[in-house]
Amino acid sequence: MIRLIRGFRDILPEHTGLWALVEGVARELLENFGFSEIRLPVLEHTELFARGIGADTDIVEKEMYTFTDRNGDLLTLRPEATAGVVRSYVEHGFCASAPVQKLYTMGPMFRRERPQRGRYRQFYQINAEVLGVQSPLADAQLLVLVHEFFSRLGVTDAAVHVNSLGCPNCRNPYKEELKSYLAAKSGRLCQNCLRRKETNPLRVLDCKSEQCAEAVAGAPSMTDWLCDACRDHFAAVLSAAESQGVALVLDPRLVRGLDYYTRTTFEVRTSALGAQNAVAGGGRYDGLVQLLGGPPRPGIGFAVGVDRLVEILAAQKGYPQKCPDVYFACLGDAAKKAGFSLAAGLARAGVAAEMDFDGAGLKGQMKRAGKSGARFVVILGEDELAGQKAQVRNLKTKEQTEQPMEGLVESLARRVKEEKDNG
RNA sequence: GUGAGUGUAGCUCAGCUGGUGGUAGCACCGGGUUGUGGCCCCGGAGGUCACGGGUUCAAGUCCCGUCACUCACCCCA
Repeated sequence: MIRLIRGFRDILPEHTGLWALVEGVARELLENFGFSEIRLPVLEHTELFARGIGADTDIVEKEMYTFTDRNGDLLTLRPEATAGVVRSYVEHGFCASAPVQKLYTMGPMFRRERPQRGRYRQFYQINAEVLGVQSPLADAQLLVLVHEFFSRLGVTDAAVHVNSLGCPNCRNPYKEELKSYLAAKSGRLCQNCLRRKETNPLRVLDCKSEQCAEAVAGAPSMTDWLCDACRDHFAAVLSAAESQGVALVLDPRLVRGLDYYTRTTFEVRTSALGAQNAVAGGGRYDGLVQLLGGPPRPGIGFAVGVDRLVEILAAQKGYPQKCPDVYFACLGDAAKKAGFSLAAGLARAGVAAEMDFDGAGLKGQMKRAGKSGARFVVILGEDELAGQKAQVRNLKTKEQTEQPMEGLVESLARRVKEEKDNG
């Protein structure tokens, strides 16, 4: 038997309904907030990610699916979407012709990490990016959008954590301050943090080890080191988002792994997922467009981890069940043909209709009809064909009536609609 | 990449200190009802006990290796 590649998975029909629901809510909301869809390739030149994400991040160092194409090009399956969106923005000249772009995209990303709960090697993200806007209202709009998205889906324990990482002007002095603080505490840091305090001191702030958390409790906070411009920006983001009822958790320990983040950074967390508690994350990346060969243009965006979100929703509410409105149980070849044509007519009329193709007995077909969750069964056999009347049975109420086959599509469509209106 | 735990029917799992694979539950198929579902009753089908080696008279059970899954670390959505 040929099996799945490790870390990859099939999303089976019983689950795709929830995926479609999540994507549908996202799409509608994003469109209403003025975003336009952009569809991008899954494969890009490796250099895009090496430059965009940062050559010495873990993603680029050891987690990318990278291979050499037949002509020698070094290609990579995208580990995240932002770099590709920005590449497209620059490549198509939007920087000059239409610098303000609000874009969204959804699809698979790839990272070669060790799989565990909520983490797969092919995973799905919904991404939204605002390019060319400096205003804190852009940051706030994304927070409002994210908040609305989760509440519309009914995720109960999602909390939006937010922080500002400042700009290079204020972050670099802060980093130095933090480094010297950490140096003084180095005796109490865990192995990882001893290494990290040099390479990526901000990361020490959100180390999960208890001793590090204690050691870092009195550490200087980035928000105290923000320059005037960054401080004003952050304050404006918070007040605009809060004016729309978005509950924010100010979290000076919130740090993001990717090099390109500046200023506003945020993450949606939930307790429902074990160690993988982030279900969405994002932030401002004012240097990225330029880093990828464009003129200086600000940007901000976020990504929702769809795999994780679906898992949370499934745990809270289960997967929605899909059932046909009408199920045809037909006995004999002539009745099969009649049922085939009626089922097709109903499907064309917008009614979910299913028929039993096989020649099982009536009992078997009724059983399958019941199992399918259909509201109505239409029974067609020799007697019905002879009289040109079908038996229509409501599986919930057990009412069964005879209906003329003439006009059956219309009458069934009407009854289905009534049933649905009555709940 | 590191650590720990699991691997028996399509799914969930029994299987004791080694001694013939479970009338186990769910799901599936058929029958009880020549043409009426869910409940009930009866029957059926389904397995290289993850794979490979070793110990033994004898291995699902013990040992080693491989692979996969799970959880966690690392990192991240």
